[in-house]
Amino acid sequence: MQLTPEMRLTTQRQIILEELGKVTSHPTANEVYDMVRKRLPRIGLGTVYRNLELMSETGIILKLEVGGTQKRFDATIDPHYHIRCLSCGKVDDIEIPVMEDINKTAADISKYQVLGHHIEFSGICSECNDNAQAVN
Amino acid sequence: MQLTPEMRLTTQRQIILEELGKVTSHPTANEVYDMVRKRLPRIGLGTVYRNLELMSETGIILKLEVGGTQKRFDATIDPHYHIRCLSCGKVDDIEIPVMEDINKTAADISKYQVLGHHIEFSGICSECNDNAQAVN
DNA sequence: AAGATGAGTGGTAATTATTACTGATACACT
DNA sequence: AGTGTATCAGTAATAATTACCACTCATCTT
Repeated sequence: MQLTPEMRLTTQRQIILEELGKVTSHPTANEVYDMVRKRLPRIGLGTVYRNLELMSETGIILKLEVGGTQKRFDATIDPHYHIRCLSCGKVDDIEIPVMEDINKTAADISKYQVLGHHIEFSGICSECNDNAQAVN
Repeated sequence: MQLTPEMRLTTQRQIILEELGKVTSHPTANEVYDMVRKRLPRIGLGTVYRNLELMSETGIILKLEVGGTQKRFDATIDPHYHIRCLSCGKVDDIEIPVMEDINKTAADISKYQVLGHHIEFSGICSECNDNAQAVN
């Protein structure tokens, strides 16, 4: 979004960015759409997708390709890891120190040009755990 | 597939399993379908999906929820990490020692019941790198 | 200020991956 | 052989995402 000077900071982009910045929940495109629609009721879902994609390409937000069926987006771009609830699907940050060195390790043993890595933990979040208890 | 005794080892399941075992390429459901179809031309895509899902639930194969748009499947079930080519999308194993201990670390600092983790490296595979060179 | 240019938008259609449904098979057990 | 049920092939339906297109609106040019 800052890469090409022709790229405009439209109202839609500004609000998408603001709303994404308000939450720490790694919303899906549809969830961002719902959030943004409260302020811009006529915005199109395609606009949200297009701009989330664009912003992630230019690096001002993060696109999370975690498990589950939907992509998720994150306004926090400094490297960090995630944990996903296998029951409800939500994704939280997890404060494990980032291992910068394993990229080099990976580069040494593979034929790939290694560009990055991501760790995704999986488990059951406390809410889902509580719900499961309640049923028993 | 060995969990419930009612579950039959049909020809379809046997061949899906055999074909998946032959490759190390983490094929998508569609790729498995193509492989299997050479031996069982009349098999349905739904059957492939159904059985891959089933086998991953019972733990005899692994379902990889890596980046990209498709799920991938792996006959190697012992824990290991993966690297994905950002250019062509293929997924390879990467021989980095599995860190059993970080699950505990994660459990300590999060409210989740941590069940596992997966590391996905991303980069450019040697083939794509070569192709890029050729263009320049 | 008016017109041209082109990025961006909203609405909708199309695509892709996956799942669900359905009637037909085929095995297992009597 | 007859019945019950798992599984199948084929197809329809769903979900997420992307593509398309006519129109809007900044920005630039005269």
